Amino acid sequence: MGKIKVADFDIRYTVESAQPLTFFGDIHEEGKRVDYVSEFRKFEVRQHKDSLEYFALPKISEQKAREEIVRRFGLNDNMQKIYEAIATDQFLVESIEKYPGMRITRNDPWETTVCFVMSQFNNVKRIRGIVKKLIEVHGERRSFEHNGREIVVRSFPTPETFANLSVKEIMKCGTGFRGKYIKGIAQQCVDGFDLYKLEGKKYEHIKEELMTLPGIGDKVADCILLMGYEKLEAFPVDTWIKRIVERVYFKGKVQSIKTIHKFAEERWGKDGGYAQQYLFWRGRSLKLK
DNA sequence: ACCCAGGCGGGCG
DNA sequence: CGCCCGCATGGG
Repeated sequence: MGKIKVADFDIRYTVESAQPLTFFGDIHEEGKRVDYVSEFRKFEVRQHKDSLEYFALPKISEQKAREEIVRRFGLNDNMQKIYEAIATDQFLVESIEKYPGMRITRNDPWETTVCFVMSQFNNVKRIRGIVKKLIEVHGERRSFEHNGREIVVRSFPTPETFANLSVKEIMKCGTGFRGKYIKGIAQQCVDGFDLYKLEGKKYEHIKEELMTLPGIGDKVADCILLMGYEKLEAFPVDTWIKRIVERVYFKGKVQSIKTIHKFAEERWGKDGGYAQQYLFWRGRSLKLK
């Protein structure tokens, strides 16, 4: 067990904000605790006001566990600076006031890819159900003992697993038409497309590569860049963001996706990802349509 | 019973 | 290009 002091962090807003941890983590205690599996290890993270308590099973060194938590939850992000940069107007000031401490999480590129391919033309609740079922049915099961109790973990299914399944088999987990995309992407990963080789490359390059994969367009690519490749400048433009930006910054006039990307880049630059996240949740809570 | 959900691919003009 | 349509599925 370890403990970390935190400021400008809210685990609930973070894990409930439709990031990969929302889709495959187990959220407990009204959002104050999240359990998730990474590399066959179960991590349990709980927030008490200004500190974070965490466990890793099977155990790893205190330092390793701490590094995982700090990285995963974006605890090194300087929120005061980021807030200063993205609070360009009243709407964003209110967004930040409403969801203080919401962070961008850092996730595995492959897992992030599957999660956001599942997100297209879908809703959060169902995405969650689908991803959890994929893990439950196709993840590798491992168990170990802790204090005389058996702990079971399941890995996120690998590209190899999906490549060896038929689309029909994948669709049994409720993926719908997205099943063929997962199969296609998995097949390409097995055939040499290396998602991990893209880590550390430039935003534009990664985006171009991701968009060659089936089922990954402009919006999904940006989500993967933001949460799977730590590209905090990524600004995913979905129907909500499009509406919100048009409404708040273009007097309600319809704009192209391209114009919206350009606007976001000029206004928020390298902090676009955080701006997007706050715009999105504020817009949704206001049901801005 | 509808209607919609953090899009994408394909076909058309 | 830009526009429009269909798409699997389950919850409201």
